[in-house]
Amino acid sequence: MPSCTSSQNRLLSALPTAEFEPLSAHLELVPMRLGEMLYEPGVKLQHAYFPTTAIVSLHYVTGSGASSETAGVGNEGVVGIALFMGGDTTPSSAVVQTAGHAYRLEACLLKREFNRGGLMQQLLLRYTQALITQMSQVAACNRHHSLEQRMCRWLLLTLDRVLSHELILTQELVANMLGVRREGVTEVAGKLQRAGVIRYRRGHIAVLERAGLETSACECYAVIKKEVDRLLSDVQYRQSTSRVA
Amino acid sequence: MPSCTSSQNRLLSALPTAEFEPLSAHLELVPMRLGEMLYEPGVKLQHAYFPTTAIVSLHYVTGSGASSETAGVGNEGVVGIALFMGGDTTPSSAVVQTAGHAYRLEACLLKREFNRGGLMQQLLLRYTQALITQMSQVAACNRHHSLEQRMCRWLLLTLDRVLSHELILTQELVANMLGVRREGVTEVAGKLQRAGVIRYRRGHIAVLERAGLETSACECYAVIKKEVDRLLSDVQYRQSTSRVA
DNA sequence: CGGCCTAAGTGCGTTGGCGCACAGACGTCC
DNA sequence: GGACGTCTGTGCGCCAACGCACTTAGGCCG
Repeated sequence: MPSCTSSQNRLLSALPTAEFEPLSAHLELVPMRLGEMLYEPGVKLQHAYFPTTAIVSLHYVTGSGASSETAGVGNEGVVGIALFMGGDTTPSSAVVQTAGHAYRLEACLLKREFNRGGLMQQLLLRYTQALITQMSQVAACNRHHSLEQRMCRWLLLTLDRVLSHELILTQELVANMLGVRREGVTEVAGKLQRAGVIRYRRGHIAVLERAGLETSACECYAVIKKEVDRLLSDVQYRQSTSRVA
Repeated sequence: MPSCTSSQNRLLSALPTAEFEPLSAHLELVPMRLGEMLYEPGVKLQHAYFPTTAIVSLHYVTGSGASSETAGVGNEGVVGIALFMGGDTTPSSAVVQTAGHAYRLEACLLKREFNRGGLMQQLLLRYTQALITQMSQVAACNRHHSLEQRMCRWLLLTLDRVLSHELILTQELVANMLGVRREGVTEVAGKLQRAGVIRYRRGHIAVLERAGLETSACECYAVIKKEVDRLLSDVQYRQSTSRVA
């Protein structure tokens, strides 16, 4: 059974005690190491993951090995929507992008909970819609916005899922997420650092001036953030009237 | 009440009579004109549309006016998933890309039907997962594949949603869908025509050699198609054991 | 403290796709 | 059948991003 910490999963913490209690015994707080693969294309999912401090990246790897992120999942969501959507698997994979923890729940239990049709079902569906927004936004973004814009968007989204203003990731990792060359990331990072917006050293990126990122990012960041807030807003309301998960 | 025609909506026709009958009185077969906007960003949806012969394009328009398709919907799906997902609206818009017909259903009736939790709910969820696959695939595709590959992918997907081998659309329209210049489309189209794969004249594209498109398309076409088939396969099974909608 | 692995910086030629500006060419409609 | 509007063809110069090859530098670990 999970203990209460300051940083929790928004979906879980939105459940009223009556719905949460029966689940809690089956939630297992597991560590997630950087690079760990939660599921691979075409393989049936065994578990769903509700991140608390970890961030998971959903991405697709092309036949020629190129890859790019289609969406990220932090403590606002859940990894494994294919379980309740009915497909049990997907053509994309899920990889831990920022180490941390997540609550793990067995596949069949998530399905059962979803099919009970309670608040949990609503939450999962609303979150799924937010995820859809993110994916379609990224699709358009990849087509129309510059690397600098996309990278700022990505940093902001990641920052929102983390407590601190420092991200632990190499430029190479960022490049993989955005589906671009590592050199391109180096260039943009250098520019941002010279502008005093970020500072970095070997695998660490500190954000000094969030506003700077926001002006350099494309509209996509705001669209995605706004949509998550809108769709999960009553979630936060309920959180205060129930117990902290 | 809908009449029976040869080309129907796969989701509707998958319903057993017992589930379809109560709905049928509220399904209205409406014509869809090219360019018609079914919904705009941020506006609450009034109806869901189950295309029969029409094709609808979901796309996002950036602040600067650039646009690109994030997914297409033909008779395999439904336009308006935000209704049952709980958001009621989305940041993207839906535009008729190929004229034809669709069954229209009032928003509240779709929601009610979904919440009954019957087969319709399962179908809608499974279709939504297929849509998610399409969007995330397009996101990666936009990042890694050439215009020629993407255009062939798009033509194939469109072709699959149409009875004939002739598509009625201008190169400009194709360019808007792919989010590229019209001239780029002209160039690729010329190349394909010289290779004998397609033939076109002012707003018409005839596919002469489907296999040619398939070899020039990226893997994304196959991934999307396979996933739709997988997720809606038992749909087709049920179709034969029930009545044709 | 020194070595070594890995992250980050740099240069350079190449290229896919963009933006713009026209020149045909088809077909529809009076 | 002629005129006009729309669709298509083509030719630039331009630029972001790519691929590759290599150097510099951090920081961990023995």
